Amino acid sequence: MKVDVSEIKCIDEKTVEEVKSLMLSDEEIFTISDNFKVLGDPTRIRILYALTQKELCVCDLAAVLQMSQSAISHQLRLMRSKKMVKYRKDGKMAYYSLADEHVIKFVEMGVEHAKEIQ
Amino acid sequence: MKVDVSEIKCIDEKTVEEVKSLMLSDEEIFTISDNFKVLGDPTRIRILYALTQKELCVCDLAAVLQMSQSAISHQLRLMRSKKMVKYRKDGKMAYYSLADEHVIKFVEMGVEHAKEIQ
DNA sequence: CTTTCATATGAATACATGTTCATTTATACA
DNA sequence: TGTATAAATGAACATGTATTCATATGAAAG
Repeated sequence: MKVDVSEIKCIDEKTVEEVKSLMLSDEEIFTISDNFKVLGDPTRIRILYALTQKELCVCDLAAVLQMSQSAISHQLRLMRSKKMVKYRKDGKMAYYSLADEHVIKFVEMGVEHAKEIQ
Repeated sequence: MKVDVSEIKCIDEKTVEEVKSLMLSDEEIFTISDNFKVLGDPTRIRILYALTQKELCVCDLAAVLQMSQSAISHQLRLMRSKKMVKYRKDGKMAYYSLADEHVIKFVEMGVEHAKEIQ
């Protein structure tokens, strides 16, 4: 990262210091972008949207999305680690659902916004 | 994509058909995930968050984030194309700001959620 | 115990993407 | 007109990541 601020002449020092002081910590920034990153993939959005309708097992999700069990399972693992989905085991099956209201809200907002901008 | 649904025995046909019929179109899915994808990068979140404070020119943003003018400019271009930021030209300078209330809302929600989960 | 089936997972691959570097465009001003 | 500065852009490179393939785990049924 080559940053030689001294070579830039147009900087409004006061503004920069003011905004800098209001910035979030790196940790907060990473948490925020990491959460959005999970929502930034079509397969994961399809999984999450399907789960807003109903609790589903891995093979049902695979059938709904017409994708391999493995691909779905990998994505579910990622979303489990990011606390976006939870699951319960019933024999051989694993039933997945959305982790909490936040996730529902994010998906709803995404759908709503997409419909508005066409 | 190898999908041989006929080999999977555990599928609940009724559930699958029901959820399938409720699914969004590919276009809607891509629009949604594409929007979230923009928010899924720490640099872009930092830019957007800075812009929630104040309209800023490219070099001020570079100074605030301690990054190169080029890196910032590339990201701004992407966010312009996704209609997340807008800008006005004033001489040599280009002043950027958030495109609309939706963007502010998304950023706010991201921050809020991140603070809640620590 | 063995087989079958649902799910999980590790490694490999193919593709996407963020930053840098070099350069161009456009405006201000001397 | 020529120089300096802010911003934009294209290409290249390095890194990240989604899916596939092969295989492992674990539960149910025979």
